[in-house]
Amino acid sequence: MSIPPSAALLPVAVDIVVLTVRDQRLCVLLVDRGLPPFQGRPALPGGFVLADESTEQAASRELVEETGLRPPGHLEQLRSYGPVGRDPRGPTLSVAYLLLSPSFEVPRPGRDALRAYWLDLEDARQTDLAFDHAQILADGVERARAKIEYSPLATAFCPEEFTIAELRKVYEAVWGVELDPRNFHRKATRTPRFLADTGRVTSESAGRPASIYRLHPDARMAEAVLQPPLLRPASL
Amino acid sequence: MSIPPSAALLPVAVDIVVLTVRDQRLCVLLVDRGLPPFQGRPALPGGFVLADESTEQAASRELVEETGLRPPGHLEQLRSYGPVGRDPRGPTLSVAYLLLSPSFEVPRPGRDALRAYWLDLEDARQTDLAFDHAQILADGVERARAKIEYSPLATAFCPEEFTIAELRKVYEAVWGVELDPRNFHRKATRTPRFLADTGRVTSESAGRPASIYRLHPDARMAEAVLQPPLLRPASL
DNA sequence: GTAATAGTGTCTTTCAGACAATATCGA
DNA sequence: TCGATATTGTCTGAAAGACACTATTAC
Repeated sequence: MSIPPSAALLPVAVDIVVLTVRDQRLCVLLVDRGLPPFQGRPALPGGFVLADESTEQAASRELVEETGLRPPGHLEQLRSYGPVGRDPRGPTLSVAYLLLSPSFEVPRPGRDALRAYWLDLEDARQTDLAFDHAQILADGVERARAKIEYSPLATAFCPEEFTIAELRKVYEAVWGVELDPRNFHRKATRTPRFLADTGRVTSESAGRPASIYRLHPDARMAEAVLQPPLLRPASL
Repeated sequence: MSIPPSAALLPVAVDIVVLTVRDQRLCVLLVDRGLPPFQGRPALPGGFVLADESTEQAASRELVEETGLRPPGHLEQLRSYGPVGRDPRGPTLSVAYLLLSPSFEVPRPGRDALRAYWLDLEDARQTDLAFDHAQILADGVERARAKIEYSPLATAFCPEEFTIAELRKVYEAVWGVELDPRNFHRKATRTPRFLADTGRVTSESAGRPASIYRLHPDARMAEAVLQPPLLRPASL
């Protein structure tokens, strides 16, 4: 009972698509590579899985090592890429993860990374990313766009407590659309098991104070619970 | 420029969830394993990726070798599993694929497989599958259930040409519900770019002959195009 | 008071679901 | 003719989108 010798032994990498919303724009966490291949080129944070390590552990470890960010949100596997033709060093399988994060944290470059920074998604799409990271990024963004429709995952971009307007701006940034504040308010607050009203209100706002909400205690981040969902406008 | 020596070198497996609809029931393709580990136990078809081979190629190859079925439908990656704690031989990463197939083909066991057979999903869920294949199967079924809502993928279970009633029975089998034939007919035929009427009708039916449809030429199997989608009843 | 933002109500259209009614076959 | 299945139509309720309107703050 052993693994057949014909089986290929492959290095396994993890790459993490970390998204956040800053200044009402969707941004991705990138690093400039300190080592070849693609030295100096921007890339998704990531690295190789070590012996006796899970891919989730590798993703968390690499994220801390390269960017100083400790995954605060929900880490979700996207899919795997490769192993053929994606790394000039030879066949490598990459397992990609998606992390949606509030934007408190300022990345600081660590080991193997010259720089670590948030980049506007529009700019990132113009950038020539290392490896097949442009494809991985596109898949991650599409997953995030689809998932906030029918899961409470949009709250992962917000701090613990937030207003309906803040939540709406998350949806607007991720989908790249403008939403009617009045209709959004109705849908968000009337969707069962999505939001919980703290009973408190904001103070520093320009107009009428907004009620402060948090994620409903019955909402489980990962699963699909929004019924009815908050659907993207058909224009997308 | 070389892969760091600390990187683990892992055997990479592929496992394929092949689903079909037989006798109005959702069935999965299983093999009884001819070799340890889990010798004699039912499992998803699959095997190890060889050198210089893509995981898609490995999936197709293993499917033919173990079951004699040549993928006719749409092969789609589910996600990866492992590498920790899923194979008694040691760390192994598995990339799982989903294939939706019409049920023409009769599997015949080949290399490493004692038997290859379609098993009713309900029975498969009672079965003690090898490795983590119960989880992979559950994920594959859930992906199929979700995907036929907003993609034309349900037609992958049908022959080239089919009637609305046949398509409805696919939805009923995959979702495990009964659908109103009249409402389903209206939704299926009025969804743009989903079905194309061949202009011909069935002859051997019991009642009024049914129009024969095929997938609309503009429909791309993989992408989400059904607008509006064919939603699952809320009871699910 | 005005400007600004929060939140509610109302109307129209679309669509899902229930189900009546009609159409077209075999026997 | 009847039984069976296909297909169309009609009604009702839910919800989305547009948007008038009210509420509550800072100034």
